[in-house]
Amino acid sequence: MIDIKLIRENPQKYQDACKAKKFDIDIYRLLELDQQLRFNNEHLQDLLTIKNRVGKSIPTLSGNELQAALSELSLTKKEETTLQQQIKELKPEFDALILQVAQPTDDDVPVGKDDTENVEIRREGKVRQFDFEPKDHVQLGTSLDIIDIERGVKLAGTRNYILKGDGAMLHWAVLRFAVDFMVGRGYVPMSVPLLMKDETMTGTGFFPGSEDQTYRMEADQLNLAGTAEVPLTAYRMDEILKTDELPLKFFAMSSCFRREAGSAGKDTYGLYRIHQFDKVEQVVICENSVEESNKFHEEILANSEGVMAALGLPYRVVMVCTGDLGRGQAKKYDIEAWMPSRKNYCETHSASKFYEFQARRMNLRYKDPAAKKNLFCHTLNNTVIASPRVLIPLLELYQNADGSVTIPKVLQPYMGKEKITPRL
RNA sequence: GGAGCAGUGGCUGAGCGGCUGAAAGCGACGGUCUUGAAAACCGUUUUACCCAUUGGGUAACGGGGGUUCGAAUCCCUCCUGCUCCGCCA
Repeated sequence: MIDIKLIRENPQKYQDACKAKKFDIDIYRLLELDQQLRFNNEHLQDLLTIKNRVGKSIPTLSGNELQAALSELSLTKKEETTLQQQIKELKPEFDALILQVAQPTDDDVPVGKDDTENVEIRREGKVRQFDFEPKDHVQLGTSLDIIDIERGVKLAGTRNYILKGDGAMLHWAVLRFAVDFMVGRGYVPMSVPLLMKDETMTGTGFFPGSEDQTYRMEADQLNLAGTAEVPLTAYRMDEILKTDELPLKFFAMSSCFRREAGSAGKDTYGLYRIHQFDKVEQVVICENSVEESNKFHEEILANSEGVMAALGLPYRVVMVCTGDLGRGQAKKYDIEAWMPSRKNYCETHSASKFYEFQARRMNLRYKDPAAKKNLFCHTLNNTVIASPRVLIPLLELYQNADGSVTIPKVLQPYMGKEKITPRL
C-alpha cells in the first residue's frame, strides 16, 4: 500500500507507476474520494467536539438549560448520523482503490511489457555440451523409475506428479541442503502454517489480485499459501518491533499451492509448472531505509546464487522489467537455470524488494529512535530453492550416457550414494 | 462440536455509565548520586489521525453492531484464549 500523502503530493507518479506495471487504476478518482472523506471527517470531528463538550455539562444542568442542551445534542446527532452515513459509503471504495495502487519501481528497472523484455545481467556457470543424445527429465524420471506423472495425475488431476524412491530422496536432498545452507547464513528456520487468513493474503499483497491463483478453503475462509513468503513476511504483522530486533532474517521450507489459472496449455510438459511443490523461501524484514533494502536485496540474491553454485547449476541473473513486476515490487531479480530440454534459461528463483509496500498493508512497524516515531519496516524475499522445478536442470545436466544420473557432491551426504542408476 | 470463564497500555493488573486514554506494580528510557556499576531518589513512557506558530481537537480498553445526551463499563453478535465434556490424527 502506498501512503496517501505521497499520492496527494505527486499523483501522476503513481498513475504512471500503475500504467508501467499494467494495472488500470484511476488515481484521480482515489484523490477525489480522499478529498471528500477528509472533508467529512473534519466536519465530523468538529461535531464530536461540540457533542463532547455539551454532553459533559449535562450533569451540572437542570430545568430549561438541560432541555436546551438536550435539544442541541439531538440536532448534532442528526447531523452526525448523516455524515457517518456518507463516510460509510465512500470509505470502502477508497480502501479498495488504495490497495491497488502500484509501488513505483526503482529508476534502474528496465521498462518493458512482459517477461520477454527482462534484461540479462550476467551468466554464471558453464552450460554442458553433450556428446550423446541427452534425455529430458521426464524420460530420465521414467526410465529411472523416480518420477510418476501419470499416476500423480490419476490421483490429483492435471499438473500433479509423484516422486518415488531416489526421486523423492533427491527432492528432499535439495531442500535439506538448502535448509542447512541458510542456517549457515544465519537465517532463522521457521515451520509455519500454510492456511492463511484473508488479512494475511492482503497484507502481503496477494489479495486483491491473485485470488484466481489461490486455492481457497471456503468452509473455513482460509487460503492455501502459494509460498512461505506469506506466513514469514506476515509473522510479526500488526506489531511494533524494537529497533534492535532488526533485521529479521527468516527462512521456511513449505509446500506451495498454486492454481495456475490462466496458464492452461502453457508449460504442460513435465515438472515445470505444477500445482504443488516444495520450496525453501527466505524473507528479510529490515528498517525503513533504501540503502538497507538494497543491501539485503543483494544479500538474498547472493544466498540463492550460493545454492546454485554449490549445486553446480549454470544460471543467469535477469532484472525483471516493469511489465513483469508485481504490484508491490520495486525491483526484482530472477535467477534462471539452464534447462537443456527447454533449451533456455528458465526461472527458478525470484528475489523481490518491496520497500514498505507490504509492511504498510500489514501494519508492521518498528520504533525508530532517530526519527522518534514508528516507521514501517521494509520487506524482501527470495527463493532459496524450489523443487521439483530445480530437478529439471539437475537431472538433465547430471545425466550420463548410460542413463544414470550423477548426484552433485553437496547432495551425496543426503542421498547416501553418488549415482542414481536404472533398475535392471 | 457442547458447557463455563475470560479478553484493558511493553507485561501484570485495577476500573464496571460522565471526575478514566485509563490506578498501581513491573519493565524500558532519561537524570541525580557513583571512579564505574548496583541500590536509592526524580522524571518520561499507547497509537493513529485532523487543524494550528506555542497549542488545540478526534478516535481507539479483542472486532463489529446496539442502548444512552454520554459506554472500557449495559445489551447483541463474531473472533481469540483458558477450563471441563465429547470426538479424533
